[in-house]
Amino acid sequence: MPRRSDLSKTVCPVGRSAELVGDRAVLLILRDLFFGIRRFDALHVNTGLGPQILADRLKRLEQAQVVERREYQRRPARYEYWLTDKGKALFDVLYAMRNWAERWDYEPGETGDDGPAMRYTHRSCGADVGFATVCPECGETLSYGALKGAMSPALAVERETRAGRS
Amino acid sequence: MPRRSDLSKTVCPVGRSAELVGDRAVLLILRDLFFGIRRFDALHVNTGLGPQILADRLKRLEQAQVVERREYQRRPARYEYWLTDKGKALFDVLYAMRNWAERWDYEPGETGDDGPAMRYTHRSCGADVGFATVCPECGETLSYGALKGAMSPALAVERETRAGRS
DNA sequence: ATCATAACTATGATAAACATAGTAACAAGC
DNA sequence: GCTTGTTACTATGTTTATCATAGTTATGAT
Repeated sequence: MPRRSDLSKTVCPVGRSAELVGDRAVLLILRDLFFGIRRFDALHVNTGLGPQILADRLKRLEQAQVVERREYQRRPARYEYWLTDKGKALFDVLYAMRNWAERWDYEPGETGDDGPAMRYTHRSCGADVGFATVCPECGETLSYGALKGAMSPALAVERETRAGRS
Repeated sequence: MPRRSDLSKTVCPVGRSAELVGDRAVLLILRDLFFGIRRFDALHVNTGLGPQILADRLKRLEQAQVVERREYQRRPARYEYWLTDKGKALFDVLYAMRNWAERWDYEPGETGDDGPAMRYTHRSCGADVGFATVCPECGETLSYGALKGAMSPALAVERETRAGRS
């Protein structure tokens, strides 16, 4: 009984990343890792995923060397999930997704028109980068570490609400 | 019996796009649409998806206004699937996925080191853009229409093989 | 001894995916 | 007018995945 074709070793680079990133749960986990969340329960609450898929996907991400499981406490042993450099490089994918949704996927006035749900500024020069991939002020190429994100009020409320009714 | 939470109306832009793009089949279809493939059977062969998921995902993409179903022939009625502007804008996401995989997801020497599986050149100035999002020669912002892709020999063979044993 | 915390694992029901086969609407050749 | 071919799907049954809920393990605090 042949299982579904595995694309993780295909020549096509889109096929390869699709095998990892073509999964709703993985994307939600990555999003929250980029927000700085690192612990199982916090990921559970913020992603809204059940503990089983969450555990499964974290294993998958660890195996792909996108996250690293770090013991932050012994007795009892407790772990955090940290993005590796390979993981941090996936920011560009999430950033492209964010750009696309902000520009194409909201009805006019849907969120009260208080601007984009996430705003990013360039840490080193302070410029609001909009949807750019290169800083409009200083011309530097933008990556995860170079950017500082800020949530709109509506987004902050949505995330608070989820965390609240934990 | 509550179904899985629907993120298509969440405030978070990554959640929204994850609802569409967080799906392996959708990504494979988009990839092939960006290659210029437009017909059901050709998509079936090139994506390797079964006719049922393919039909389902094309409906989903049409509903999201990412693709447009166009009748290209009456008697019998036959249809093609074309990317809309909203669909073409998703190129940035696939391009980021390609960049990530090319840089991080191949073992050294895995594909015979004949360079990246896809090479892109800027149509208007001819420059090889590498993994850039802004043309390294002329500084223009790169989007789907501005780029011309070329497959490596290995990738061309892989795609030929799939199409061959249709 | 009981309660609380963090990180999971187990279980049973529902839903999705996959391979394979079949249908519909024609056109073209014999 | 009967068969073959083409394109675009739909139907069926089995395997696999997901979801909600509950339970487990290890430990420190009360």
